[in-house]
Amino acid sequence: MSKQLDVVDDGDVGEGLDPRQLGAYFALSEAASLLQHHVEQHLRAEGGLSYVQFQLLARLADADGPLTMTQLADGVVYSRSGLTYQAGLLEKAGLITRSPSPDDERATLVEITDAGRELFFRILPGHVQVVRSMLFDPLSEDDLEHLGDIMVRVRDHMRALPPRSAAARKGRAARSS
Amino acid sequence: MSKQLDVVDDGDVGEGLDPRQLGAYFALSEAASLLQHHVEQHLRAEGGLSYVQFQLLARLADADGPLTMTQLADGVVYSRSGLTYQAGLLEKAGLITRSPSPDDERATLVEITDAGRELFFRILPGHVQVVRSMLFDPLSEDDLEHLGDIMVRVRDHMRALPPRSAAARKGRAARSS
DNA sequence: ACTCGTTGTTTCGAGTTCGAAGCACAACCG
DNA sequence: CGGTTGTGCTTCGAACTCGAAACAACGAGT
Repeated sequence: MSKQLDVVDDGDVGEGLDPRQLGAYFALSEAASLLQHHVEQHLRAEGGLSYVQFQLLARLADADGPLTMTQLADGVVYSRSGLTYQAGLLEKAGLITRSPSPDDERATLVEITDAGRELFFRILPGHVQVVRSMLFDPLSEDDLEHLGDIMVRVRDHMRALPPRSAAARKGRAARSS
Repeated sequence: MSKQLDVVDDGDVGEGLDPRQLGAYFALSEAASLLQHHVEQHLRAEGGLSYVQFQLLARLADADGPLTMTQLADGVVYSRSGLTYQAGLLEKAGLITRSPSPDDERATLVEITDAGRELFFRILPGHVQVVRSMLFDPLSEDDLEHLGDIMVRVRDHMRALPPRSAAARKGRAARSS
């Protein structure tokens, strides 16, 4: 899988990825994809939840109180409308509640129900087991240390870099005050 | 993001993920997700391709001759029907051709066209640039070494573990009708 | 208080994914 | 040979995602 992809031989750009970078990139992509796919299968079979729904429940279970839609969406989904859809499903299933915020009439506060919490903690062990057996099984203590360190740095770098997709709502260029 | 998720206190299983594992898991997930999302945005803007389509072209450009649908799908998409759909789009765009195999009447051979190759190599540098700036920028030589080594091991482990989704077609409930 | 730009959320349409069912050919076995 | 099983691909329907546009409420400036 790397005959000509590793070298950009135009002599002009010279910006190709060297074979080690290529290998790391492909391996990372595929591993993440495999992991996600298997986790998804498991969650669906175990609790009838999609990965996204599970993540949302996790956030809500971990939070002290209710969260707004925007807070909840952050990092899980890349569009607000996607969250609206999923929240609708979760609400219909009785796992969360949505209610208008008293402070801000626009905001919707989302809170996990007892049923939601119960479901979440029921399937959590299995989820953890899947992650452990797929991801951490072949790793040593040292590997784990390195991986965590590296991925945290990469993630923070990525978070910082770009205006997330929700950048500008208008095509307006802001002017300095 | 880790108040009770890191400990499963049932006392029975005792199989929770410790905080470092949790951190590595979350960071990996989010980083992969961010990377994929940005790559996708770039590819769409640059060449009107989805990530999947780009991967398919990459495989075909890297291969010597034509590939069957099954060979092509492997590792890119988790369902055959998904590939049929994308191959249809790519064919309609004139980037690939599909033709029946002479050896096996059932098989469809997929081959990249000159236009497809040209498009691929036109957007490749930009793609590489995105990956470089998002993923490899914050990494040292040492990090790269570790990451590549770790991810390759993890990926191979994951590949080996389970019967991929295309497992058993059987469903021995062969019934009349 | 009024206006105008901003922000939080939802609605809508288009595109993409998967799994199950179906079709046609291949391969194996008596 | 003829039948049964297996394989490669496609069709179909359901579910999910995103982005653009719509809406309503907030808030700053006047």
